[in-house]
Amino acid sequence: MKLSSQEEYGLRCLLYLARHECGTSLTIPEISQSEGISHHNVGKMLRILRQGGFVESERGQHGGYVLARAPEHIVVADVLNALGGRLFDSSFCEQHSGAEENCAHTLSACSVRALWSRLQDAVDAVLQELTLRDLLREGYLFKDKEVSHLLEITH
Amino acid sequence: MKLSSQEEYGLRCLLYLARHECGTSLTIPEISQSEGISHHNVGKMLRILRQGGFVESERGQHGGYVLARAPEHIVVADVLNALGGRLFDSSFCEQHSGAEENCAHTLSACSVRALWSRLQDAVDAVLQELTLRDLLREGYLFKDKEVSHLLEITH
DNA sequence: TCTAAACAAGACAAAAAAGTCAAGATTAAA
DNA sequence: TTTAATCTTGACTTTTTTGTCTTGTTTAGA
Repeated sequence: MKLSSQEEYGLRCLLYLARHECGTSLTIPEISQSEGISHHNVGKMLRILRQGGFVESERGQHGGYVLARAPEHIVVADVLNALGGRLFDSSFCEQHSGAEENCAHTLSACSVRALWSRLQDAVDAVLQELTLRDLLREGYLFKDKEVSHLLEITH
Repeated sequence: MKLSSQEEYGLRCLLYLARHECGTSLTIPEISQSEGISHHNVGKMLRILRQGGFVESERGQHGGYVLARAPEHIVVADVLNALGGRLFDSSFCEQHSGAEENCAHTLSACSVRALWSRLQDAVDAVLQELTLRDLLREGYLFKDKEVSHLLEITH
C-alpha cells in the first residue's frame, strides 16, 4: 500500500495550476521548473490529467494548460483515481484468486477482501469530501489534525 | 495507491495459520495448496512474516509454522506495515522532493504531504483497531458496513 | 511563408516489484 | 547412519511501473 509517484507528481502539477490561475495558461517548462519535476514527466502527468478531464490544453506558441473547472469543483478522490487507480476494485479478485479456487473455498481471500473494501471506504471518506480548493487553503495544513511536525521532518 | 500482492498473499497466509491453529504446525505445501499460492511464494511470504515476528518456524521433518502469539494479540496494522510499508513515511519526502527545492518553496509538495498524512491517519484508524481475531470472526464480513455485494462480484 | 514555442503520442529504456530457482541446513525416524 | 520432509537464503528471471526520448502537430508572429 504505497503512494505511486504518479499520484504525488500529478497532484502537485494540478495544484500548481490551481494556485496560479489568473486567466493565462501555464506551460510545461514553467511547472517543471517550479515543482522540480522533469519536463518530460510533467508532460506525461498533464496528459493523464487532460484525459481525465481535469485540465484543458491549448497548443501553439502561446499554448499551455488551465484547469478544466474551478478548484472547488475538482474532487481530490476523482483526481487520485485517475492518477493511481483504487486501492481495491473488483478486478483485484481475479488477479489474486490464485489457482482455480474461488472465494467460497478460500475463506482467507474473502476476509481479506472485506478488509480491503473497508480500507477503501475509509480512504474515500477523506478524499470524497476534499476539493482542490480545500488543499489550497492556507490553513489546510493544520486543519483538525496536528501535522505541524511534518514541517520539521521535511525541511 | 495500490495494494501490493505481498500484502494480499502475506495476510492470507497469516490468516490461514490463525484459522488452523490446533497445536501442530502447518507446512508451506499445505498453505500453498489451500490458498492457491505457489510453494515458493508462500515461502517468501512466511520469511517476511517470521522476520516481522508474527510467526515462528520449526525446521526438520515435522517442521512448519505457527503464529508467534494468539490472534487477538496480532494487530493488522503491524502486519501490513511489515508486508507493504506505509502509505506515507518521512523517507517519502526525500525521494520525491525533486531538484533542490524544499517544502518551503514548493507549496504543492507540502499541501500534498499533509493530505498523505491525513490519509495515513484514516487507514491507521481502521487497522490499529483490528487484530487477526477480528478478521477470523464469521461476522466480520458484514460488520457495520454493507459489503455483501462483494460476494456477488467475486463469485 | 518561415520560424520558434508550445502540446501530443507512441516507443523505448531504466528501475522496482514480484515470483522462481537452486543449493544448503535441520530434524525425526527408519 | 541414512533418508525424507521440511525450512533458509541469496541469486536469478520475469513482469510491471516509471521516466525519457523522438517524432510529429499546432499556433502566433516575424
